[in-house]
Amino acid sequence: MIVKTRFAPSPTGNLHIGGARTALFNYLFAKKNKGIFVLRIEDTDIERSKEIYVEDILNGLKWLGIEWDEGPYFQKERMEIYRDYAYRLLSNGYAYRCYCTPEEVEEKRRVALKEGKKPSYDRTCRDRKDHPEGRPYAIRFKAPLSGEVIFDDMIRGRITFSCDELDDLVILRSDNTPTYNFTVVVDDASMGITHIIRGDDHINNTPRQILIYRALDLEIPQFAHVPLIHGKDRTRLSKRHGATSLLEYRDEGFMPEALMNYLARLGWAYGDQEVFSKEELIDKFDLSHVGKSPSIFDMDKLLWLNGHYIKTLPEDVVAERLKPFLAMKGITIDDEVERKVPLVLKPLKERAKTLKEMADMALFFFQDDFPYDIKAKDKFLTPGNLGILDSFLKGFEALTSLNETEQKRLIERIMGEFNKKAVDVIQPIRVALSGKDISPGIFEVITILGRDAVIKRIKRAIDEIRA
RNA sequence: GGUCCCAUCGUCUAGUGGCCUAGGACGCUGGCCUCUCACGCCGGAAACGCGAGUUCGAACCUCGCUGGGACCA
Repeated sequence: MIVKTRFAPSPTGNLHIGGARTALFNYLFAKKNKGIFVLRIEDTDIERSKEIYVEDILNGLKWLGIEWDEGPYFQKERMEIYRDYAYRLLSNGYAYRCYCTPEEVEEKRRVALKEGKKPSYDRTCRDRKDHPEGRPYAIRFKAPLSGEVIFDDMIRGRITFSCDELDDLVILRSDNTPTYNFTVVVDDASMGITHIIRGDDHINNTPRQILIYRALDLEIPQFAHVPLIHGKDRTRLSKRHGATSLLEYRDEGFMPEALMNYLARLGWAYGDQEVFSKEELIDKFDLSHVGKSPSIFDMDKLLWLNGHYIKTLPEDVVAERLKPFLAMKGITIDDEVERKVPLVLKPLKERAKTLKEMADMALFFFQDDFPYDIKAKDKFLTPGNLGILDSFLKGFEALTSLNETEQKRLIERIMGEFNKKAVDVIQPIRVALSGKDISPGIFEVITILGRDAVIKRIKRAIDEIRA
């Protein structure tokens, strides 16, 4: 049997972290088992479904590195299939026409609730024999009146539901539109899905769906309910917890490798291992090591992983991804910038946790007229340091070579001249060259900037002090 | 409120009756390295929700309680 999994989001919102992880687990499980991963868009809710969300979901998955083998299928295009199946159930006696109006149903619900009973549909039309002409009707599923539905969840183990908790749910509304629990079953069955890996918010739907599988005489797939991802307040992740779309992480300078790695390890573990490539995940992923309790999204750990990937991914890959962020900061990507980016990357990849942050740190390499950090300027670009800068400028202009040994010799000479420690000499120079009191090593900075820029910036700093 | 699910450091987790005086990672923290900041390295604090039971022995099995979550209303 060939394994087939699916990710079936509703385009009523962006692809968020939780959805992305569900998609990832389905993808990994399929790939691990040499199976097929299907993408299906559940857009039957025409009111709330939006094309921009479809785009967001597709682009989010692509960016993360999840490719689907089939689809995307759209439920909107499959309406006829659902109606066929609904009438099939009607004709074989597993469903019935319900003529109760929504108002009547609502009223019954209210009464039941008031009497302290369960607010489920009272099955008025279940055994109705007449078929009033011209009156609209919904089609309801005829749920068993007694017994239990039992299934073995691949993550939770055996789960049991008593049938008297299940009412006769509508499968086709009076306006001829199918309902969620019905379309899912029809789609999963007709697409040959063998393993349904989804959020555990669907556990309660599972017994109803199993009953429909049975009524339709379809093979019941394996279920695996993954715990949800919670925010810091331990409730279901939603808009108020920050990023609503996976693509926002891309725009904040996260690497897809980091996000995939993080998402996989959130709720799943493989011994003590923390870092996984996509290939490794496919090789090692398994449902039996997925935890049962909800996990909380931890930005700090994501940042750490992102920093790790910035450090370890091939430099040309990181450089390529950094450029858009530089452009966003107003840097024109010309030949000079192209040449410098790989040089700049070396010292910065040890320091930056995101590409956005790296672009910020890289900015001064590309512009001579950067603004000074106020605190750094007040502290180091002082009249007292004028001598140091002046001496450095003179010495630097006289250098015949820019190699590090020469630079060191110069700094040491100035240290002797003013009887200062290295830090006291270097900090003013650092601020003069970068505008900040924090930067990569001063010799790296000087080497990357080159002779002209260094001279220009030292002169500018001297002018700044004198002004 | 009903149903279902869950429960190890702040967080992600390892752990499936003796290997656990509970391991790793992020974060926090002390130190080393050092021209600043990082990186890296060495160290530290930090958890089995509670109560019964089963057992020679329980983080691991059973029950209850408590707490949390999801769904439905």
